[in-house]
Amino acid sequence: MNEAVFKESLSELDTSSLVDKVEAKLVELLQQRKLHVGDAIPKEIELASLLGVSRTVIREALLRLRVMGLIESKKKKGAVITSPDVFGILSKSMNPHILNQDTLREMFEIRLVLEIGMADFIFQRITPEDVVKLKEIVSQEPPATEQHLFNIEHEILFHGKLYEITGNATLKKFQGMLLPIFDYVHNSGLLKKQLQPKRYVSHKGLVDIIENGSPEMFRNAMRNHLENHFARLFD
Amino acid sequence: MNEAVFKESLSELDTSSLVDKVEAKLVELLQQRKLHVGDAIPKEIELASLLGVSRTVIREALLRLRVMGLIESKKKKGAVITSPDVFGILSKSMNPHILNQDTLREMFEIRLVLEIGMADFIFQRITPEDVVKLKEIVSQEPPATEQHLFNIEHEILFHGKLYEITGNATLKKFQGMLLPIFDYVHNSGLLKKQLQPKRYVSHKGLVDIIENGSPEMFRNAMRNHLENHFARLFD
DNA sequence: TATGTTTATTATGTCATACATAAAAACGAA
DNA sequence: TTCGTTTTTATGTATGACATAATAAACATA
Repeated sequence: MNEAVFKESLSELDTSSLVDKVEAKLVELLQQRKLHVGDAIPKEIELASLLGVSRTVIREALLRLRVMGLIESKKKKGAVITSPDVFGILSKSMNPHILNQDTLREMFEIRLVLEIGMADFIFQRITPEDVVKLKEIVSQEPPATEQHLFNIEHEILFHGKLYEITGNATLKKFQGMLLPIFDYVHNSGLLKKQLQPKRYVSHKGLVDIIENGSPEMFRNAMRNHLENHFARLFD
Repeated sequence: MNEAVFKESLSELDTSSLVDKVEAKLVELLQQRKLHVGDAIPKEIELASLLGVSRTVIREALLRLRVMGLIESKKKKGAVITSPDVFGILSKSMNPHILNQDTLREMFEIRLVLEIGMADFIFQRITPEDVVKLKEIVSQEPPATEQHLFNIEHEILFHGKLYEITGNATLKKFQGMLLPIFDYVHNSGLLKKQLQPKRYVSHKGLVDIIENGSPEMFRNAMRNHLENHFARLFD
């Protein structure tokens, strides 16, 4: 039974599916820098005959790469390598209604971690223009009412600017991804209600520290600023 | 020309491809909580006839969901809803050889942000057993040599434990994803060489602070502990 | 020559069908 | 009942065909 033997020895290497192998092969090519951003990869049919599998398999492998953001395929031009937008990919599955509650809370927590931890990058890379912009944002802060302790849009504007100042585009994208989560968790009944919501260090206070203080001071101030959120997690 | 009119009015709704629509439809179902984790979704053929498209389209849509981590499909059991492992999805495309250098550096920076910012969660959730474990890890720290300022495995062990202590599984997964990046950036010529590498606050020092100090102290100590990395970024 | 329009080409997108494969379920014998 | 075998079933793979959209080529017109 030559055929049987052949199949057996083949399946030894072959725990994974055909598509897995093709995908791995293509990723391998990317990793070896044989292909660069903007390069076009062979047509589906060429790849199929090249790798000895059906076009179906090729298409599925390419699709995976596409979902992962490694390639983009245009109608006639074929597929081209793209530099993956690491977090852009995530935004699709980063839907509050899909994630489970534990994950949602954890994402909420990660936002707090980031804003406290990014102090050094703010101080290292802030420009005079940034300071001006921050002050402008603070000056336009709407007054807090009884119902709404703070205005969501304004919160996003201020804190988003801080992320921007870090000069870390990936971090900024990450924040953009966390925004809907944060909003959802904040408004849903997922966390305990805060007993007596209070404002601690204000946005203006944070800006003052950025101007005259140190990363250490900023971390502590930001921790204080976020106290309401921490309280809802810890109390 | 009834047919032409029909096609035209159809294409008004139809800027996206068939697969796009099916994908959106399925995601919508997930979001509406019509489907829950563990639920099985209809078979491919059923979906095909249900939505009036070919099995090919259904398969591609399902594949997208699978790559996004929203479903898992078993051989006979069909596909079942899974709570997406948010960062697990990323790990594939999170390959140092694929990402561009700016992104790599930014991921490197995010790790620093996280470890400084997570102090409060460590202090809030640490257990006596964690302290014992930390001390055990520190006690087994290999001595620093001339060539290697620190042992990578041991670094991962210690810092990984810290992530674990935060009780934030998502954060821990995130770290796992950052590890290869960090290693790569650290060893490649991407960053400046540090002129005179020095050890500042040691692992033991961090543990002491965890036992007797405060989150504020820990943040500053961790910032100091990571000084070598910061120096390579900022100097 | 330059420019706008039509036609042909090409590679991906979609469909249909058939078969392979693996896992579950049904079945049967001890 | 329990173990091993067969059947069923849904996904995985292969193949061939046509649709569609973007490009390129050809053409016509000023």
